[in-house]
Order: sequence, then C-alpha cells, then structure tokens
Amino acid sequence: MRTRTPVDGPDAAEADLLRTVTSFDRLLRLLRRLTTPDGLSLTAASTLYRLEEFGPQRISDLAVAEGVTQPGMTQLVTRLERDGLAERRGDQGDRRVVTVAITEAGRELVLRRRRARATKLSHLLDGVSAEERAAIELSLRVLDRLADSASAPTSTSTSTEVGSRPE
Amino acid sequence: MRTRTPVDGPDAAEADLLRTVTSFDRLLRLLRRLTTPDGLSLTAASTLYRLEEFGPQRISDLAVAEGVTQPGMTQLVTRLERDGLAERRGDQGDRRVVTVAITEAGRELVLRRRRARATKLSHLLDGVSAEERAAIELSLRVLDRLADSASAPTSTSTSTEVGSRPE
DNA sequence: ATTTTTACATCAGCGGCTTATAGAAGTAAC
DNA sequence: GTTACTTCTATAAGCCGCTGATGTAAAAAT
Repeated sequence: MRTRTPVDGPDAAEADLLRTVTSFDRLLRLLRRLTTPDGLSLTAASTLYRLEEFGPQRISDLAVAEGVTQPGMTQLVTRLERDGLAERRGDQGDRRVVTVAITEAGRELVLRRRRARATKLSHLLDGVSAEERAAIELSLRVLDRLADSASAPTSTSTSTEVGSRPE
Repeated sequence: MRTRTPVDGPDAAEADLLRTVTSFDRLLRLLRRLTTPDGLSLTAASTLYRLEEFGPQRISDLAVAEGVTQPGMTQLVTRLERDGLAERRGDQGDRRVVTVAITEAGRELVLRRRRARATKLSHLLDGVSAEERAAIELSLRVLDRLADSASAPTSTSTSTEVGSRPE
C-alpha cells in the first residue's frame, strides 16, 4: 500500500510527512473549537475528569498529573471551586495538604459534556464511511499509545528546537 | 467484524463513542504539548503559515480566517511584529487597511518548525506499522474534511450548557 | 529547639482571548 | 463640501491560564 516507488526514497517520504504535519495544524484548530463549547479549558476539563474518575486528590498531585505548576493548579482549583464544580477539603493527619473533590454539579457537568460531545461526534461521523471510521478508531488507539512514549522523553532527542521548555 | 449482537444496539455504539471521546481528550493534551515547543500559539502558528502560503493579507481577513475577533488579530499581529516574524504594511488606495506580511525571519521559523515537527513525527512513526500509518493518514484526511462541515454549526445543538458563548 | 523540607497560597507579569469603544478613512447624499 | 453612514484598525478594560518568585504554615529531620 505504499504509494512510493523504490527510487524516490526519502524525499517522497518527507513530503508525505510534511503534508501530514500541515494537516495536523488544521486538525488541531478544529479540535480546539470542538472541545471548548462550555467554557472549560482543556486542563480544567481534564482535571474534572480525573477527579470524577479517580476521586479526591491533593493539589500537587493534580498539578503533576496535568503538567502544570502548583500555583497554576491552585488557581484552577480556585476557579473550579468558585464555579461550584469542585471543592477543597482538609486532610486529617496532615494539615498542610488540601484535597480536591468533584462536586455533584461537577459530576453532572462531566456527564453532560461527555454526552454532548458524543452527540456531536456521532453527527460528524454520520458522513464517514465504516472503513474511514475504523481507520479513525485505529489511529486514535495508536496515537493514544504514542502519547505515553512521547511523555517519556527519550533524550535521544534530535533537539531540533531551542528547548526553552521548563521540563 | 462488528462485535455486537443485534440486541445491544445503541448502547454499545454510545460506549464506543464515549471511549473515543476520552481518547480525544488525552490526544488533545498530547498535541498541545507537541505543538508548543517554540513559543508560538496555535493561532500564531496558523496565521504565520497562512501568511507564508497565501501572501500578505489584511487584518480583518486574517481574523475571520483564524476564527478570532478583529482586536484579537490586531494584538496577535502586534506580537508577531514585535518578534520580527511579520510586519504591517500600508495599502495604497485604501489607507484604512493594514496589510500583514510574513518576514524573512518568520519564513525561516515556519520552515524550521515544519522540519522539527516532521522529524518528531517521523520518530514517533517509527513504532507504527505501515497499516497503522495508512490508517492515520486516512483519518487525518477525513478529519480535515470534517473540519469544514464543523465550521457550519448545525444548530441542532443539544444546548447542554449555559450558553455564555457569543456565537 | 532549630533547621529543612513539604504543601499550598499569593503576587506580579505575560500571552491570548473577549466586548465595548474610539478614531481615521472611505462612501454616499444632499 | 458638509453631513451622515459604513468600514477598517486600534485601544481599553477585563477574564482565563499559565509562569517564576516568594510567603506561610505544618511536618520532618537534625
């Protein structure tokens, strides 16, 4: 199924990749819009999902899990709390830690959000053939798998970029 | 090849979709990190790409194309200009309009970025079979196609949320 | 008891977006 | 040409979401 002849080699492959990358850009912007219908940021939604799925957790753990700094998570929790979606709880035994729990309203929002997005997706998928749908499901699984390996930096890194990330 | 018996119907389909949606979340957060290695926001990168590909354009056109408000685009252009990636030009004939053009530095950044991401992707794709790769390419094409139809809201909206969005 | 570490909050600041509004340039009417 | 309306961009104020630096209290270590 490779559409390349043996001779054109790396150039053709690179061209393919470049087109793929461009596609990624457009896809990204689509996804960003699809996932911001209710005023929840990606991190906010992800945090809520996490709380809903795994129960109360401390701020610093959430920060690590979501890949933001602790102050960032503190502020996010403050916003969630203000909106009634989560609440701070003390922790007996260690009075420094703050445990964050999802509220009933938060739980409902998560459910509503999931349903709304499922509906949206199913509408979108109406215009997609079974074959294409299978391809999508497969690639999502693959990309999801790659997400983990990407999280663990190989340090084999070609270091193509300035690398100003805080790590 | 569907693993469903005739009876479980919509429930199973919905479950599939829900899993897909969850997968989307993780994927999104992965992509967000993958695409922010050089300090360019999604919109900034997309705008630069657009300028590189289609040449100078006026602010309001860029705003529409990128799906942000005109003041938002004005500010983005100001930042791009400050960073030397784009520049404002006058428009002879209509002195109200401001034409935005990519600079040489901007062009180089776009190229570097494309190459860096292509490299990254090719590394990621090393652990992906040809079949899976084909699936990914196909789904990208499909999703890209859907991006357009998604831009036109169906208004069939389940209106699950408070609806504080401008729209 | 003092120090150090841990956990969270606070502050200043920037990016990125919004709405509301201002101001300058073009257009049309008279 | 003055008035009025529209068009294009810029500015202002404000919220979200993140950062690094710092403060504060509690726990742990010495």
